[in-house]
Amino acid sequence: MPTIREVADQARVSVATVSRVINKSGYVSIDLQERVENAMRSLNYHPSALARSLRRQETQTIGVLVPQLNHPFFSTLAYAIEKTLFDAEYRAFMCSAEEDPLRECAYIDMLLRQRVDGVILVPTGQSASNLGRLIEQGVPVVLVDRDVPGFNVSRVLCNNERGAYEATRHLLALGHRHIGMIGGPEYSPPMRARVNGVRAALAEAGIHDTPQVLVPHTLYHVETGYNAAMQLLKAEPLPTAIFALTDVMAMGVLRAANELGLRVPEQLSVMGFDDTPMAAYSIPELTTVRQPIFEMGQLATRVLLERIGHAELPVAQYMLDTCLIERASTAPPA
Amino acid sequence: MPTIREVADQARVSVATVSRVINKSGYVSIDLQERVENAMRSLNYHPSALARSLRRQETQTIGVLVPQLNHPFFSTLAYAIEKTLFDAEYRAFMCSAEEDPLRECAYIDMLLRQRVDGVILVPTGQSASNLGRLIEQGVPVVLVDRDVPGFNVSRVLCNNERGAYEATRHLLALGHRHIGMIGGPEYSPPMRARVNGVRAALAEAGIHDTPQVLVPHTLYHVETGYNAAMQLLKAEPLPTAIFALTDVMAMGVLRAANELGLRVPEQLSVMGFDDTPMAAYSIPELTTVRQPIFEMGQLATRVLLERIGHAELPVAQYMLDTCLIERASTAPPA
DNA sequence: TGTAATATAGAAACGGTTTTCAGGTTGCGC
DNA sequence: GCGCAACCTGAAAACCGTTTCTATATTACA
Repeated sequence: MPTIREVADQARVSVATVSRVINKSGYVSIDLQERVENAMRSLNYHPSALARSLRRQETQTIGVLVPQLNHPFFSTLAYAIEKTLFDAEYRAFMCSAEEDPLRECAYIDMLLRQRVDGVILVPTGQSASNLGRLIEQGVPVVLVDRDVPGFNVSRVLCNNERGAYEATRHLLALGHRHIGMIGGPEYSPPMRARVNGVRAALAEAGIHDTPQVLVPHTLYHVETGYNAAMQLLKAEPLPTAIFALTDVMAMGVLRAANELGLRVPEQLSVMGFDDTPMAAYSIPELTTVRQPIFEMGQLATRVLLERIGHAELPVAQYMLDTCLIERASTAPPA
Repeated sequence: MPTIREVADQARVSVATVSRVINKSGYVSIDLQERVENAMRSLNYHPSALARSLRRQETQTIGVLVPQLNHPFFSTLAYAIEKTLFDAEYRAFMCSAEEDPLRECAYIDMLLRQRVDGVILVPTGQSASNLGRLIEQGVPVVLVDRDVPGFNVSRVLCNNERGAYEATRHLLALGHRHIGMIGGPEYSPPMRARVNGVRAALAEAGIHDTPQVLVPHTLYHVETGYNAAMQLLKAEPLPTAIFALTDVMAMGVLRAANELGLRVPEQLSVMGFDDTPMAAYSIPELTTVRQPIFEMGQLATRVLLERIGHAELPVAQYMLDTCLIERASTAPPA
């Protein structure tokens, strides 16, 4: 690959002039500019981002760490982040931690070696030490979706507790009293918040013994929701509604109901959480709690880019609202 | 961030010795090694990948260009690629071209500037010139899913024509004679191959006037399949089966049938293509043509990594087989 | 004529790593 | 105890694109 020196030789100018042309800095006459541009074209020259980054001490590169890349929620988040970064002329190292803290740790080491200008992190499990290492090194970080308490760091989160609370109130308002819940892993703060929201709403209604299944992880398996629903739909008394705390799991609930011959929503109401793209097209269409996934990714990216080069700015913390989306999978109990 | 020089000073050795410890190259005595390792730990040292890459003229970095990141097919592909790269200690610049050749072009320039060691490309539209620029620069490339003819380049493709042919034969064997087809954009070679496969099977059965809709792009919109199905299900005679050439579109067909009160598969058979994770959990479960998505990503990554540093090796070309997955969305016509 | 703005080149410095070379020290066989 | 090989270490140069500093030179205009 040609270097700036070869371009300079070909255009019969100094490297300083080529640099000025590339960066549109300083004074360059029209004809030298053209000669340089012609030389760059004819040599097929592409300035080395490596050398530039080394000299400038910034890479225009961001690390994006999500728990799982082929997941309807996180792939949409990653998509939003990548799109926003591209528009700002930043690049993304995309990392799929697979809900594995050790893997997350290896990724963070990698990102530090790559000298990324910042990190967008959806933490996995015990991430406090991983997050601590980033902050210690002075790398700007934004937490998205999942919080890690105790750090002075930017955050873009959703009000999961309130979303789950209101969704449960919706089921209660429809007349449901036997509401099954399928929750997620303990290590996920949004999951804990949702569980709390559900319990708070039920407790207000005087209901304290909810049938529930808490699955150990949220890796993309519709099966998880299916199995949990099968368990709930065997118990007595049969729940008249099931609140699955992710859409992916709700899909499994729909399947389970279908197999057991339970009509949704006539015999069983099903509620999801997230409003992933598929939720609007399930059969029946899923009533769910919408998280503004794309906006979360976009906002997190903007928050991060604002902080890069402005470490003196205070951290930005956002708690976005969810929104109940009533579709066809919920109805009053029979 | 600390430099190798600071580590050397702290450990009272030369930078060369620190480098030898980091890279486990050459001779280093036990006690110097320990001194260096302690210094690295206490300084929280992370070797600069920038400086290393600049010197070594290799970055251990791959560009991954897919048409759309938040798509069940491509996000699974990206996931498989990222996972395989991580295991080989490579990193991924993830790029979502959004089916836009201009954007793809901008990404390729970026990847050239970043001096990626190779590119995994799912081309978008008129990609011949973009692909040509990569090859001209001597960057190893693997094409995945979509072919661009006329280049001496590695490929990991699926036998789309045969897959579609066999799926259509399956519908014919069930007794269907009025089979609607929902195809994809002209620019996508797999789509053209699938359309050809369907037509070949129908022609063999003496059927030449298939009702069909060819949508202009495959950006992730279940809606596309929904609208196309609505169009097909208004025509006379009503098709007894619809073959949607992607699962995402097939989901839209299921929705449309549901809204029109058509029972699947009793009154309408629906067939998809891809076997994305959701296909096994739709209602009813979708009969589809399985592409080994994960294996494609894995294989493409391995093929690329083998070629990096071994430009003398011949290109590797794979044509993987599809597999018909019979589930519950197809049956003999009423 | 003087001053300011414009225009260009040469050379040095920067950043972290790796390699080369050159000079050391052991250890072992004979 | 000599020679040779293996082991160990450091100094210095090289890698590459950008920036910056200095040094000229030209043009424009007051």
